[in-house]
Amino acid sequence: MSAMNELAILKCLADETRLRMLLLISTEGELCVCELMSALSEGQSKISRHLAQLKRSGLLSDRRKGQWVFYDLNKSVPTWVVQLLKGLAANQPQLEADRSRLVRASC
Amino acid sequence: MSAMNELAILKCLADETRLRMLLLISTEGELCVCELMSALSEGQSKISRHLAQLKRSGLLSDRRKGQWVFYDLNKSVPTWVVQLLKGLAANQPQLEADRSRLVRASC
DNA sequence: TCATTATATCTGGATATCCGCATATATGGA
DNA sequence: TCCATATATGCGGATATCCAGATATAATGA
Repeated sequence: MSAMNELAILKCLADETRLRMLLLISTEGELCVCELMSALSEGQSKISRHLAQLKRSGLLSDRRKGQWVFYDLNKSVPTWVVQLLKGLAANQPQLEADRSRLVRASC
Repeated sequence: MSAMNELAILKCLADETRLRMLLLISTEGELCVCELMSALSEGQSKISRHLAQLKRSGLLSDRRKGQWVFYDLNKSVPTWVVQLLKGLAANQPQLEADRSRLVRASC
């Protein structure tokens, strides 16, 4: 993972849906698909497709728990990505709105 | 500029040509179009078009000096962008190759 | 003024990306 | 086993992005 292409990571970050999910997960910890759907007010296929891409790129890891699948930041994400997400999380009104919509599922 | 959309900046960074130019300029200082052409081994219209986009996005500033136009990092680029470029510049073999091809023009 | 060099931009065309809808798969409980 | 819920993915279609080649603009010097 640490050998992964920086450009591919940047391409992952350069999409609104994926960036919002990454910021949410990096500040809230692992989240499942339906929680992300509520926070972003987006449909299931859109959320799921972008999560799959983030997992393929190595940025997220997934873990099944019953019917639900939780996604979390991969532990081996390069330092510059973690720093970047931290820098972006500050003063991000969009992130606050997403967090306020986040409904912790019964899972 | 500091109010500029983070997503738009990330989209600018998520292109190989633009990222290579930004890394070169941030480590070498201002460069003109023909110097960037030599360093990246790319055609003039490609280099010029991406520079225009980087200028429009506020990441680069330009300055004409005779026949040449020099591009430099905008002074008001957000801190997280500067930090990101610094983080990316480390251990980037592509950047070393670009620097070695860079021919300082007679300008 | 004319030719040369440097840079910017227009114009299609090719490719990549994103999306919604439909469908497939997986799990848990009745 | 059958059904409901959660998630993943195949399939077009729409849109965005990228590119090379041609042309336009700007500055310099003869």
